[in-house]
Amino acid sequence: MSRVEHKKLDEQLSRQLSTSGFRFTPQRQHVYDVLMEERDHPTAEEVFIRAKHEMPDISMATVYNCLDALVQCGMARQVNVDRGATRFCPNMREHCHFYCDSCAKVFDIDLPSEGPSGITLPKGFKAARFEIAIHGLCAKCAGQNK
Amino acid sequence: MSRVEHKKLDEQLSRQLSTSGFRFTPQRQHVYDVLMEERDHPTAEEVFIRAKHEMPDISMATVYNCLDALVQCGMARQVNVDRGATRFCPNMREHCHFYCDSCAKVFDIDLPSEGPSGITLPKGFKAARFEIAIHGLCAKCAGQNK
DNA sequence: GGTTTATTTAGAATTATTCCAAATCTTGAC
DNA sequence: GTCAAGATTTGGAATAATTCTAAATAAACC
Repeated sequence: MSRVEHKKLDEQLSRQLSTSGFRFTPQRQHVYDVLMEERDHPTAEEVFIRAKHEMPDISMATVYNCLDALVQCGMARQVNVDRGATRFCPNMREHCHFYCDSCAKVFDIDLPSEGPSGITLPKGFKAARFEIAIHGLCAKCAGQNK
Repeated sequence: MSRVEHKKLDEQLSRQLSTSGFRFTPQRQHVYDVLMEERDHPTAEEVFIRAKHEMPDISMATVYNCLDALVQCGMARQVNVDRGATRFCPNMREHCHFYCDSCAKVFDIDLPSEGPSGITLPKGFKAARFEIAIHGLCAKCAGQNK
């Protein structure tokens, strides 16, 4: 990522955080950077390990706090696909997740722009967002199990 | 549930279990009954508490084992909507879940028969099933927060 | 600069789930 | 029916994931 792009992201992060009543701190910035560096789906533990490289004194509690703040201010998504640890995803484009039941990897899958259609909620229910998770085998695992 | 209906369900359960290579045990039967009694979305812990009423010696490990067997043989679904404990759902009709962000209750929402359309998986990926979770406020909580 | 409030920190506590080894049950072969 | 093999159950220990706590630090505001 270029320096300019990087700065742009930081500004967006700062804006989003303060809009939701959070402060823009070095830790939150760093956790966000770490998430953006590899656009995969790390657990809080994995984020912690990666974050420590550049910021050795950061604590696990802070990582959870930062991730929560990022999720709440709309800069990251929280992904729950199985019984294991919650994963975090910095991809805010409209997309859903493919979970490989064999290797447990999570993949982003683009979604046609409109939400799921034809679903009728009970009266009074207010939907804020939706999550689609597809389970199955990724290309690699599907190939091996043949 | 009438005695006849009950027997029918047991037979179906027995069949499904053995098809997947599992044995039909009193514990599995009871855990299934407990799930069917209140068609809500209990955690393993809640299932354990309910199961103990009629079967006081059942252990937590067995409850996990039974729930896993039920999920694997297609008699229950595993529901992961948030960071909390996994929930279990005996409703095998085509449906998705509404998760109330305020009271944390889970509701079943009927789904139009066809799966999510217009999603293109990468080459080689094999989808087995999909889960849709809608987040928002249930009628009760939406009313209060007004 | 001082006050207020949010954030960070380390570690303890809690919650959720899995693992283990011994006892028990099921099943199928004889 | 009896026996061996394998699956299941059990209680408890172990692990993993997350939250809580209280003190120290940092940011925002006047």
